[in-house]
Amino acid sequence: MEPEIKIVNVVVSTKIGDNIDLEEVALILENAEYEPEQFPGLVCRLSVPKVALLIFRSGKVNCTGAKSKEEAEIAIKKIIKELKDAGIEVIENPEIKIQNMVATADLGIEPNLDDIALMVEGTEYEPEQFPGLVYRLDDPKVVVLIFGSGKVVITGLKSEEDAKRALNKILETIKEVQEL
Amino acid sequence: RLRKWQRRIRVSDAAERNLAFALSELDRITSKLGLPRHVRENAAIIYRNAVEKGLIRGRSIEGVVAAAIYAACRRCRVPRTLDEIAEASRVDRKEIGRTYRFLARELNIKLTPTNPIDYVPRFASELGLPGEVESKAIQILQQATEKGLTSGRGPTGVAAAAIYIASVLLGCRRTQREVAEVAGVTEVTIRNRYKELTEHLDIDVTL
DNA sequence: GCTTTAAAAAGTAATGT
DNA sequence: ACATTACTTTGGAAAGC
Repeated sequence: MEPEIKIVNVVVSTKIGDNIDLEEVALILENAEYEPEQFPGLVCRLSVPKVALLIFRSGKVNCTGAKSKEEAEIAIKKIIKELKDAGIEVIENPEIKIQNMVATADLGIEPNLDDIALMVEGTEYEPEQFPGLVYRLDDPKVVVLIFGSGKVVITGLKSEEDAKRALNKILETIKEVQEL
Repeated sequence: RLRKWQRRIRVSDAAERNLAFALSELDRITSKLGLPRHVRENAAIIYRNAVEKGLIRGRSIEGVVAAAIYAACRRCRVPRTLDEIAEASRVDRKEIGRTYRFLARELNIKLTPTNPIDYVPRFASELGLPGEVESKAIQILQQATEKGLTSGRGPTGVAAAAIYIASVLLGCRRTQREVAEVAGVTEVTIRNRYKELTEHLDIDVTL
């Protein structure tokens, strides 16, 4: 059995309009925060699905916190409808692009982080600063955080398939390290 | 011609001024931390290498100096924590850590994670503990390392717990508060590591 | 580089009972 | 001595400083 991979966060971007008046949007959407002095984007939190949306004057939108691309799509459709109902010009079916995904998994073994750091290129292990070992893979181009418990976090993902490939690579290199 | 000549003088002037500033900062911080001469010289070499490779661009001189000192301390096995160096310099720990990683990568400085044992002599002497306690603490840490009890934990916390245990075992007890103070960790951390070490290494600490 | 958003891992920290 | 909350690390986009 392969380790179970759980997607815990999906970051997506899209464009829902042009020259959006964020002051106006802030009044339309209830859980909206807009403080241009602090950040140029408007922050909107939804409870279902539980995500946070960043809306910019350019009409570009980021959605974070979703567990899948579909969930992010539902969230974006929701705010599009609300803005449309309020009379704001919006793009109805915008193209949605996955920018990043975060996944967790359990290797099922307790790796020796010191040995991995010593023998594997592209690793950083500074327990004084963080308990996990940072491993940057070239293909797929992702970053894996490996912990002494065997739990791992994979980020920088563009697809679930990459998570599987990354996990298999990690398991392979750890086995090699254990043998040497 | 003359312009080019003048520009060269200006550039070398600036470079000299920067180097002089960097070295004076290096002196100031290393003496503030009470670091031995060989560590200071090692840090100076690291800094010069960084300058030669043009690694200072986009970074503050002080940040690179602080990171060079941090790296030199570890390489010479007389580690200082990022917090200690951040306090002695006027650079925050985040930037020192980031710059250190950058220097390590670009200058091919390969350092293994700080060994908790390297902190023992300094912490023990600051606590006025005898050599026997130091040896006992080191022995505990060696066993702990073999059993993987140091992996992922902060080196200072594990070292502090080992010293605390050793001091109790050899009858020159220091309180958790005293040990926590010199190690720069909280008593909660010492307690957590203490539990782990005594349980997994079958150490009887009866008070 | 920074600012803001979300989420996980494990360790450490600050506060509170 | 506990618990709770919060911060460390990683990735990416957005617009502006």
